[in-house]
Amino acid sequence: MQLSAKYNPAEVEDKWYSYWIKNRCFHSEPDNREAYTIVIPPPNVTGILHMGHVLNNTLNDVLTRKARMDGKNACWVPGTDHASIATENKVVARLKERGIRKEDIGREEFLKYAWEWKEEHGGIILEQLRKLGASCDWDRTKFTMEPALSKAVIDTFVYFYKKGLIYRGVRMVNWDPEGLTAVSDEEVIHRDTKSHFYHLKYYISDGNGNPTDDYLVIATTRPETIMADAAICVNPKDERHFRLHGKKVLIPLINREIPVIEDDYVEMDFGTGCLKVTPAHDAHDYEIGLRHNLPVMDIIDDHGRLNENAQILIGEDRFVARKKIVGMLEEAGNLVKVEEYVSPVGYSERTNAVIEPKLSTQWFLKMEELASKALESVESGKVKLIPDKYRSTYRHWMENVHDWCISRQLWWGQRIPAWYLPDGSFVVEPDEESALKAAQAINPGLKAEDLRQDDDVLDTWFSSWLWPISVFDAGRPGNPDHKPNRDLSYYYPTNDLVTGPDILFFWVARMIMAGNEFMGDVPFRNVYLTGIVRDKLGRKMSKTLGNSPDPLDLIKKYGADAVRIGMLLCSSAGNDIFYDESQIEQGRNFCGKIWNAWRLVSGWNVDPDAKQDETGRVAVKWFDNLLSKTICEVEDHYSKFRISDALMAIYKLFWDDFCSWYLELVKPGSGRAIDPLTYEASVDFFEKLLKLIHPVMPFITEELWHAMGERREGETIMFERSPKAGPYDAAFLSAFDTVRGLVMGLRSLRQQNGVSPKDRLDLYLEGADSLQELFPVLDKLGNVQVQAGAAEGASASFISGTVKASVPMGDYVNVEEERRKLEAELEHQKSFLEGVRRKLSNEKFVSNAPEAVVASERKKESDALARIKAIEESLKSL
RNA sequence: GGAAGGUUAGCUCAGCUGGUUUAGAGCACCUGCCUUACAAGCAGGGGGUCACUGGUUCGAAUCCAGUACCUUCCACCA
Repeated sequence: MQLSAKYNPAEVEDKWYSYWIKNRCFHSEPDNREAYTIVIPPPNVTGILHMGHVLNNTLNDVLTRKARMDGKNACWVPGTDHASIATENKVVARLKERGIRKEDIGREEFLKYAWEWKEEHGGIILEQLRKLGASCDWDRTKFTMEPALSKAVIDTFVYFYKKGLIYRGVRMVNWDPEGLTAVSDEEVIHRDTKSHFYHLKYYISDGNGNPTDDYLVIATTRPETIMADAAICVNPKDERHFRLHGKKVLIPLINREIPVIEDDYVEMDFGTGCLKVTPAHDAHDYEIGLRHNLPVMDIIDDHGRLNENAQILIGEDRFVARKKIVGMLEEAGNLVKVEEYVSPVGYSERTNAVIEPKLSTQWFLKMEELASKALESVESGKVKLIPDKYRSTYRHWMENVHDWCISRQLWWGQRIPAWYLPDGSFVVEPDEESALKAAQAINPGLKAEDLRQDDDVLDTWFSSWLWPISVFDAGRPGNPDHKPNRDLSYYYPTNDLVTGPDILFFWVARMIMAGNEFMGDVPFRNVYLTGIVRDKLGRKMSKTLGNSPDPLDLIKKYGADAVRIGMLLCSSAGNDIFYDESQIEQGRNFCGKIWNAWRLVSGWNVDPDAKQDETGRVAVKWFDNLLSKTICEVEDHYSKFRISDALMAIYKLFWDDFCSWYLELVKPGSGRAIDPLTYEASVDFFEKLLKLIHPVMPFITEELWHAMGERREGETIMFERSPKAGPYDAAFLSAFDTVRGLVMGLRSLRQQNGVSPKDRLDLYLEGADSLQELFPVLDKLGNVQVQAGAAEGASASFISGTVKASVPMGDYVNVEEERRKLEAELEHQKSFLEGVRRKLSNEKFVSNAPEAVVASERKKESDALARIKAIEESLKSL
């Protein structure tokens, strides 16, 4: 088959992806082979592919394809995450464009829009993954909010509630008074904001609600909240305030009496050392309030206006109230001073309104027990983190875990299965029907319309933590008695998980918890944590910065294989990736190299009667050994998840060894034919190389594998076995390296002395008896006639390994420089030898160290000796 | 503020048990080549006192301590 002069990825990629789909090459069913399973970190259903996805999914695909070629039953389960916050935001924004507010249309109508959006946009990112070459089992595509998976989430909630791990509690939420909604911590942007620090006098009460002459001073940025104060707090060790202990003070303007309390939380050297405690409007104050049993008074309504609890300035906006109350305080003589002050203030990402901390009732899951088991899973090595530096981070988090707030004030998501009775009590049941029954058990007269379901939905992570279980058998989570179906028992636990370290806690840790709880086993064995993809300037790729290239454009421009290589080249585990388009260019160039190499080999004429010459025989022997050795290295890299090292080893084998040395050695001169033995060996090497490359570059390898020979419909390189390493002759390989060093030394000498590579030279070798077999290599690639003994007259000489070579070079040689170099090396060798000998004469070392280590030291000793001898002889002959 | 990690060539990174790596790779750079597979290429070359300071050792990029800077995660100071 004739190849086009240039590789055209676009054509090839579409062709083979359709071919793989048509032949259901990615599909997996349980059978009697060993399973290799990966579940995709489900991308947001509304998301579009960015460079982070490319990195992540390329790694997943490499691992999957490698396992498949190792003969395992590989199954990579794809799917998407409903991503409640992100998706709801998008739908809200879209409705806003049409002038619709979600509150106006109500929950049901809104959800219709949301599902519409999902149907329209939900498949995009999966479609994009296909362009990358992802070998996912698309028949198994799942969505975290599809009915079965949603039911699993609800069952899980009921399960934990009945187990006593889910409870209702009060928590500060970030309230957006403009959007009239609570927003998550991630949606709050902290910005340093100029404000004022108001120092206010609080007079000490005489005990009957009347002020005395004594007062204390507090510093606050929010004077409009003083009416909600529940106490003044000082540090118990603060001598300045000992006189206040047990006293009561009066809130300015409204003269309400509040106690002075003591708590370590107050820093003595910040502000005045007196803190006003306002439990309803500050998260820390709320905590202090709990510790000291303080009443909670809420004086700000949902729109950010003061309510009647405030007694004054009722109905005023919080910022207007702030201005007004400062005037009032000044007039009343309570304002001591005002300082300029810069402090971080939270703003809503959506509306840019200043966030108002607001108390609300939320649902929580107790984490202590789940976390300690999940910690044990990693500590014991049942789950390996790669790189393992994350173990300590993981431990720290698991040991300091707080209860998980699982309710979200949103509509897009699984609605909390709690139903409130008219009296305010509630029941938790998987559905409305059983909720009614449960409610009637409390109050037999109740009807369905008396019940009101909780308005909140569950945190998205509360569904994604079930992912490795629910994609196979959604009936299991929440129902430990449910017998796992065939898929779940075959594919669980999965093997590897590839994801970013930023969600180690949010997602990975929680999956381990769910796995332990519902399966009695961890969900995966290895967690490969990638780095974060950054641009050249080290900034995170983000949409707002606009510094993220569109991966699809890159695929169009360079081809999917090139993009995959580009990402892998610079991605050692756990290190951030500095994205640079030149790496993708490198990938594209590699495609070109592979393509052209096959163009060369496929263009050879074979002469059936030709005999293999010595050069061909030696070349084949060498590459066969090298291939085995490199396969061993590559396998070792894969086993340690050093994917970029594995790739680099393959890259160099193909480019530097196969193309630059092997093919150059065996290629017939122009107009000549090649012998059958060498030809067959070359084609065989090429096929093995393609198989080695396939996991990282699926498209071009499939194309060339088909170009190499007749294939039946449905045959694919991805079902071929990875090439296996045979035994290899290390001594022969090292001899070849010596010869290679000689050839390179020759080339260098020629270049420096202006001698053309075409001029044939005599090469004098000393100590080269063992290299005789490889002389044809020197002949062909060095263009020299090999002679024994020393060169006469002026010669340039050099050492490669223990072999000394010299070439007649006329007047060009700089003997002095040569001597200096050799003397320096001699000195180094001698001192090294001394050290090695000292070590070997140490009895403790010889008897305690492993045998292999001692052997390698002995080899070092003999090598150094030989080298010293060679150098000394060179020096003599100079 | 708490925790973890990092600092090696212009850039991105290897360097696993301290020594044959008197510091390696890829890219970029310089020089010479359109040599019929490949200029997206070939051949050759230059470039680093391994952040800094001390310590352990015959020997340190590698182990220990301190300093500086950077990154991430957590908590964010009334």
